[in-house]
Amino acid sequence: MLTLKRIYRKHHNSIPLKFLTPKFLCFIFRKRLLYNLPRGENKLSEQSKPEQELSELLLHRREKLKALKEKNINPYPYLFKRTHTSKNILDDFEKMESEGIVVSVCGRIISLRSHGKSLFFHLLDGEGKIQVYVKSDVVGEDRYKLFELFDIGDFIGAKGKVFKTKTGEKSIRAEDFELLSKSLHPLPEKWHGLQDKELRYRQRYLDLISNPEVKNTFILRTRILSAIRKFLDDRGFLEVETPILQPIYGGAFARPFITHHNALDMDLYLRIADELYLKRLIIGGYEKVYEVCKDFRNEGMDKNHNPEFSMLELYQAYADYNDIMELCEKLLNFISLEILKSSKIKFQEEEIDLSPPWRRLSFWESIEKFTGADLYKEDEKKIREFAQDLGIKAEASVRIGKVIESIFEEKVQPNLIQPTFILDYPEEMSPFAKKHRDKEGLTERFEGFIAGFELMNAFSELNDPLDQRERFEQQAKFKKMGDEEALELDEDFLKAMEYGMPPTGGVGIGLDRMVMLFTNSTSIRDVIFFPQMKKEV
RNA sequence: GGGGGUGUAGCUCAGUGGUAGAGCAUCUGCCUUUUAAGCAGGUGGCCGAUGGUUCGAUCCCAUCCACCCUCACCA
Repeated sequence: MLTLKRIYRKHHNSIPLKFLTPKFLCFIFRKRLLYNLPRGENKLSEQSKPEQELSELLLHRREKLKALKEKNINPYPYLFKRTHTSKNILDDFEKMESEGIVVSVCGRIISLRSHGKSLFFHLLDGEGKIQVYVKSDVVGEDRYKLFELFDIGDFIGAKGKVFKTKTGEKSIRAEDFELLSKSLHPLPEKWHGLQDKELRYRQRYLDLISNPEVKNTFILRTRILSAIRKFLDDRGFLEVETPILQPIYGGAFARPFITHHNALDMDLYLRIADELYLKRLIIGGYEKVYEVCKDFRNEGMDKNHNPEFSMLELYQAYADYNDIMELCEKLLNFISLEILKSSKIKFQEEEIDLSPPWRRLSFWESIEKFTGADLYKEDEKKIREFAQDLGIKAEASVRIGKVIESIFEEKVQPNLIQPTFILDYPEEMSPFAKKHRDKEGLTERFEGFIAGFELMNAFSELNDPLDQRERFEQQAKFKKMGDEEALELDEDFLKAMEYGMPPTGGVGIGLDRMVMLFTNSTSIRDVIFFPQMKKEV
């Protein structure tokens, strides 16, 4: 005997009369025939669904909403006078209890346990949660019955004195309460929280409601930003804003997002870095500037890359990369002390000590340290051979700069767990860095590594306009050879530099990665509220 | 782009080539200090989509979609 569903599936275009039982008709009617939908398109968006299409769960809530309105209760009132937050009460409980203070709290109901003539619920507010106890004979039987129309997820305000329950939980004995907003969807289960990563990213608000540690991660993110601003502002840095829409993109190697300005009828790029604009400000006479910025790079995504991400870029006139190094190690240590009250942080299995000074290794030294080979001053052929011995692609078609970079990434970078500055990179890898004052073929550039990933990139900024022009021209060659990420020549920027730029040190710090480090997160998606996702089908 | 994994009730997850399972949530009933409340009884599923194999597919196969992991690419 086939089931009705299967018969339906088999004969959906010609249904034998004998199968048109009431239940079956109802099923068909609800699911498809009503809307004359083809197969596979029975999912109307929820908003366009008439009431009878809603699942039973959602229907119940709408009925309750209707019932509330019929009782002349506004399910969406305008305000609530709160006197205390959950945290206030938990912190000052003893005093409040002995003085018999009446408190008003508000928040979202996240659990509800009813026992006939009394009930308990937990209220989640911005700072935590607090339990409320409601007794029929205290609030009145009619008022008490309103709870039949309330659900987990609703916002509610409650007023009463604090007390401790038998099991010792600090609670509020409600004298009165008020619905503040009716929720029409059930919340995720309270015990396991919301686990489905896709739902957590797409509906981050649910993630924040059901997973408190996620909420905390983002609070830390904000506090990290505050600490950065405090640190830099106290040192006389000026926070500035520069264009996100740029006619020429530059300052880093990456493919850009392209957009179009209608009135000017011109294509614009979303910035891949702020560098060139901040340098214009240094040229303009500001001596210490920084920007906390969103940059956009049209490239692959993985747990370390989101197409839009946050950077801190700062520039200081009359400073070189040594000064910037000191500034950076102090900054990270300061942040750690501010938000974690310690210079030591736990990241995965590692304990990382951020106290300055950090280890400093020159680029070639680091390669020697971890491969045993001193390649500085070696010729290109020898380096390619060495790379190939390590199993790294190093044919003639691969630029030597990339080969060297690969050796570093493969053999050195994973070992840089404790904070380390790698300095003095080969010139070809660094078109915005000044040539090294002593070492031939190298630049005054450093990158900061922690826990095996790159956190910052800094230079004694190139301020020789003729040298800068040559570097741009070299990049143009790479571009011709097919390097899509090579730099575009920026005539306007060169002109600015020709007016004269003071000696300057600058750095870019990846903020998302920094937040990952401080919050022990392994994916960038866990530190960005709304990470980029594919469109839902 | 390659490889691997996942997709089943609102949520968290089992499971099977032959009528679809649990816990929580929800609904009904009982219960005035519970706390992952309990007890009893219900409701709720095109088993991600499309096609194939089969008497019969949620399960096997193919393709597609989304997500996760990994490699490659990528400052």
